[in-house]
Amino acid sequence: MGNASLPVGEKVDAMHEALNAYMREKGLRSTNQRRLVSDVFFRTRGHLSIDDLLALVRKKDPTVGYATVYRTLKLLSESGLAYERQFRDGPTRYELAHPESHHDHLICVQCGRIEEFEDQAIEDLQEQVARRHGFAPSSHRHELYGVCAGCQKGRS
Amino acid sequence: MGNASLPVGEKVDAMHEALNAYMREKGLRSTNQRRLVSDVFFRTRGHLSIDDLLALVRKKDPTVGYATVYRTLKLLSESGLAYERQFRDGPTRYELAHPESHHDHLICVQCGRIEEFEDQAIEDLQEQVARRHGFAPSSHRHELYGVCAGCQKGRS
DNA sequence: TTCTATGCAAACCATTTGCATCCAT
DNA sequence: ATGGATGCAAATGGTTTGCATAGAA
Repeated sequence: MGNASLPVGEKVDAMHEALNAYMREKGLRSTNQRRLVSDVFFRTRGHLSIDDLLALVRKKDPTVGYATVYRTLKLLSESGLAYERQFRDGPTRYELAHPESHHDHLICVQCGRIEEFEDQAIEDLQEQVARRHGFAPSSHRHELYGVCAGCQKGRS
Repeated sequence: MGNASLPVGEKVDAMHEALNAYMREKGLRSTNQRRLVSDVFFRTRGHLSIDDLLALVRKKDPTVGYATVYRTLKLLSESGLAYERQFRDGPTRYELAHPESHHDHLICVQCGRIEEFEDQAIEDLQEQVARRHGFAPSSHRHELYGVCAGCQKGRS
């Protein structure tokens, strides 16, 4: 599975590396804020809103502004290190890119928990649907909403 | 195929009927605006934004306000006669409910064309994915983005 | 008459941008 | 010293709501 077993620290280093390469290529600058915001993002798993990430970042530097987090996440998306996700409600969320494996999401309508799933059979069928309609497919959005196991057991 | 072959006029009448029943039940009032907005909606196929529908309505009565269309579409959704759709960009769109058959969407990223698809195999697989994750599924969103046949041929 | 519906304008809220200043190069 | 980056505040854009008035029951 590629570098799936690299120690976390090395993964984070590799991501900083990739970001630096992208910024160099584009003539962008490496600033304290960009390093901090991206570092916190790289080390946090999950699907974070801008406010989520801003709160984490401000624990280390309370002077960072909302717009900087916003712009840094845009930068991470453009460079391929983050995915932007728009679920049914709430703000845009960002997750670390896993370029090796495409996945979609299950969202709990009660507690907001987000799980990921991968299903090649569905991917293949999608492809067929697109072809049947004469579409050249470029991307898709597939979200399943329901009540997660935990919420069904009563713990909300 | 149920009443799929009913003349259009009868379908529209049936929808007005259903709306009236819903309003009566909820103690809501039948107004000129509601009748006009819902009538135009019932007679127009496609995926309409509030502005789309407002423009059509104002051809018949230029005094109708945006908020009335907004609130009438909410009412139609609540009563089950319309579905609310949030595609990737742009405003919320509304389509006539077809309660007999669930469908999802293909959206052209170039011209915005929206087509519908139905695929029971995908529905079944989704169900299995949810079960595998311990979710009690309630709904989903499945959108395929790509370039439609027309745009591929060069007519944009 | 009573109380909901309408239309307008304003509030909302997440997102995006303009701009003076800061700072990496 | 240059020109991109930051933080603030303001603009944006779709959605939603408060309120005075109109109108259905």
